Amino acid sequence: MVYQDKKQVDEKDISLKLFVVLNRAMQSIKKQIEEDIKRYGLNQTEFAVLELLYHKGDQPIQKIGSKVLIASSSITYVVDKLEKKKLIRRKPCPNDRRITYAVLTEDGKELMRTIFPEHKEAIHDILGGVDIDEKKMMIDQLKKLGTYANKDRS
Amino acid sequence: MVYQDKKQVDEKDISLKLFVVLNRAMQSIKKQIEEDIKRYGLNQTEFAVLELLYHKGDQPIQKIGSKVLIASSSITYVVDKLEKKKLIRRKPCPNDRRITYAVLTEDGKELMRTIFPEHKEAIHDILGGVDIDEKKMMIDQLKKLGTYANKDRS
DNA sequence: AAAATATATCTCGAATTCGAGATAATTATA
DNA sequence: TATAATTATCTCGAATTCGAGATATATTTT
Repeated sequence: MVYQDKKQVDEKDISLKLFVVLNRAMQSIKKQIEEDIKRYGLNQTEFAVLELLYHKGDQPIQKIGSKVLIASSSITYVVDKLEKKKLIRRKPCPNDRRITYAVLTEDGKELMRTIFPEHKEAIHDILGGVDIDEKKMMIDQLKKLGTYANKDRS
Repeated sequence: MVYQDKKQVDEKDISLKLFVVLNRAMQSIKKQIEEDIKRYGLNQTEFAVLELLYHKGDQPIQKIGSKVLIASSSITYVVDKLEKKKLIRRKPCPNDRRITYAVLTEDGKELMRTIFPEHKEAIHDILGGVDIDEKKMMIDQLKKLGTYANKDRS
């Protein structure tokens, strides 16, 4: 192929542009949200773990990894930190001795009851750049993007 | 306020959902792109720096930081790595002795000439989950989101 | 039942990023 | 001009994340 169809080239430029803009937007948003969470003495990963336990109840440590999307070695690290802060504790599974559950302590629950609504409010504020219909549209499109990206394209 | 307007609550849920979906999609996409770049023995930050120099020419090290969105200490680290790989070199600025330019070496240029088109193709493939019109729409919306997120909301 | 395979968690070292602060050079102010 | 403030880069130590591999337990296969 000596030359590429003009339209093809344009489309690739659009894709590249989308990636760049996605990156930028994400970084801005994450930075703001990180800022909010820092007020509670937590980082995003720690918060995500607490949020998971708060909404879904006790979880095997390994499940946490797949939901929060981090490597198993990283979970050990985060769970250690949260345990030191007395926000969660480890509880062995009686049926399967390989498994350890992460469980919110009373302190952890209390903290989440307080900060989760505030956090939700903060996210809503930070994402105020588009209206609700646009958000719904973006959710659909982002789901498609994410699902497709995970597919094997080789 | 004893209760919150139902609509308000829903809207906050949508915002939260958008954030979650955005995170997920981004992580999937980044992972795939990282994978592609790894084939060239680079990571995303290194690639971003090379790309910047390739498209915008020599840059003061500090400018690189603001474009690629990393801290000054991190740039020093990345520039060191790329210099060791002989893909860029440091060049002092004659007018302002505080400034050091990062400059693509011939090897660096050659590499980018080869891999940039491939990389662009890969991104296009990875982002195949939505069509071009949806991409254009997302670009606009993401720009709005990003700009707004950067605003001071305190 | 023994052997092989799979699963859950953890340890370790490496890579990457950050923030605080040091240093040197430049620009603005008194 | 001397002083103060700003700017560009770098150093250092800490935080976070990862992947490879270790260990213990459970499940599947022979």
